[in-house]
Formats: sequence, C-alpha cells, structure tokens
Amino acid sequence: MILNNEPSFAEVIAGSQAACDALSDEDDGLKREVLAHAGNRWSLGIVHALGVSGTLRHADLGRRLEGVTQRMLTRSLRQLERDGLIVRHDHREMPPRVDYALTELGRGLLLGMMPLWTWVIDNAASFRAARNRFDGDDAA
Amino acid sequence: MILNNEPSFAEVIAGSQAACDALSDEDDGLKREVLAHAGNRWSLGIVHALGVSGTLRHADLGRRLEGVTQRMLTRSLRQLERDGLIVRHDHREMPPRVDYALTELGRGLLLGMMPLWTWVIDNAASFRAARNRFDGDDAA
DNA sequence: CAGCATCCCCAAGGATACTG
DNA sequence: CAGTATCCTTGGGGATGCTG
Repeated sequence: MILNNEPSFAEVIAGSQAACDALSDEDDGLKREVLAHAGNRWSLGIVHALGVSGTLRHADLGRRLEGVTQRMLTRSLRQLERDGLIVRHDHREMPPRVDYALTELGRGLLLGMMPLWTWVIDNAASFRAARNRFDGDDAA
Repeated sequence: MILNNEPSFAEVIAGSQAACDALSDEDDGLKREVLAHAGNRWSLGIVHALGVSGTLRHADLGRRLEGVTQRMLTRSLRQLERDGLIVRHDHREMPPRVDYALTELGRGLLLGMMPLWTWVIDNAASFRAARNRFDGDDAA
C-alpha cells in the first residue's frame, strides 16, 4: 500500500518546495489570491460553465448557476475579467447583449484545476468518512 | 499556436463536465468546500509545510507561517483535522507536546494541487500582465 | 507549550428595488 | 436584458490576555 517504489510523493513535494521558493514574496500572495478567487463561491461555476459552453450571456450564466443573484454574478464576472480569466464583449445593442468567454488564461486555469477536481471527486467518499469519523469521536 | 491536433481542452473539459455531473448535489458543495478550506489563508501553508517536513509541532508551524496568530493556527488545524487532512497527536506530556502530520488524504490533496500550483507559477507573469492591462484600460 | 476566551473589524455574500 | 445602488447579516481573521 505504501508507495516507495514510485517517486510520487517525496519528489513531487520537493518540486512543490522548489516551486514555492521560486515565487518568494509577492508571487506567493498570488497563489493564495488565485485560490481565494477560485473559492469565491461563484467564480468556479462561471469558469466551468464558460469552459463547457464557450460563450454565455449574463442571463445564461444566471440560469446555470441557479441561486446566484445578479449582484454577485456581476461582481464575480468583473473580478474574473480583472484577473484576465474571462473576456466581456458588449454588443452595444438594445436590448443589451453582453457575452462572456474564457481567455487563454481562463482555459489554462480550468485545465490546471482538473487534476484537483478529479481527485476531489475520487475522494469524496473519504472526505465524508473522515467527517463522520470525527463526529463519531465527538459523540464517543 | 492553436492546439487542435491534441485533445487537450475540449476533451478535458468534457471530462470535467462528466465529473461535475457525477457529483451532482451534495458532492458539488464538497468541491467548493475543499476550495474554500484551501482558500482559508493558512490551511494551504499548513498542508504544504507538513508535506515538506512530515511532522511539525504547533509552535513549529507558527514559526513557518510567520504572520499567523495562535488563534488562527489552532482554528485552521482543527478544521483540517476535521476534514481528515491532518492528524493530531498529543503526547500528553508536560510541558505539552502535540504534533501534526498529513494523512493519506492530506497528501493526496497536496498532490492534486501540484498541477495547479505549477500552472499558477508558470502564469504568474500573465496574471500580472492582465492586471496591468486592465488598470491601463481604466486609466485610458 | 498548546490553546481557549473575549472583543473587534471588515469584506463576502445576499435581498430588494431601481434604471437605461 | 444587463447592471447599479442600498441595506443587512454572517463569519473570516486579527489582537490581546489567560490557563493547565
């Protein structure tokens, strides 16, 4: 069960260490900044929806991310635009027609996140198990 | 420059779609939950530090994550423990001696995040460029 | 040393109503 | 349809002091 014949963990973490050293001060904040934005409740869904559909209008996004308010949707979109992850195209028509799409950077983010996603999915059960185990400890 | 001979984006995103469908309701929250915890300012640093060092005491972590308060450190540790990402081992000595280490799940998370990290690092420049471009647009 | 208790601040997130 | 403005709640995060 223990993986010492493959170079997985130790090596990869060592690489992580090197990587983190590489982006010392300012860049380190960047990492957390990316995470923070990704953790922004809606940003993820937006990026994912755009990744799947290519281009979506404001209202389309609002429908896909059911539960989001216009305020938060607009906010998140602005944030993502500012981060260079999506592009906003205003057709300047009446009635208004604005659509959003991922940039190359945004696509890169989505791709970079895939391994994490698949990992989360694969380990969803483990998460719940851990959670329950902990709660059980509490009770016991 | 455009990659249409390799199956990268479309296929991977399609996989992402399938994956997201797979974990419909409750599991979807799990994803964001993971992200949220990862975005918790200190959790990342803790997981990474433990990944590098293997086992660390409370004060050790406090030193590595300079800027963290005991309160937040303890909080984050409890959270991570609850999520099954780290284990807490209290030696029950005087003076107190408690150390923390990653669980298998925690190591998995770290591994799952590596691609994202390396991507962020590789694209740090692009991020700043986007940011500056946007600010420039504002000014212009 | 480990960590709990208390008090405080503020930004994320939401509900609602309004506009071009 | 796309978006802004206003008001409110919540919880993350921090500072400080105390205990076993």
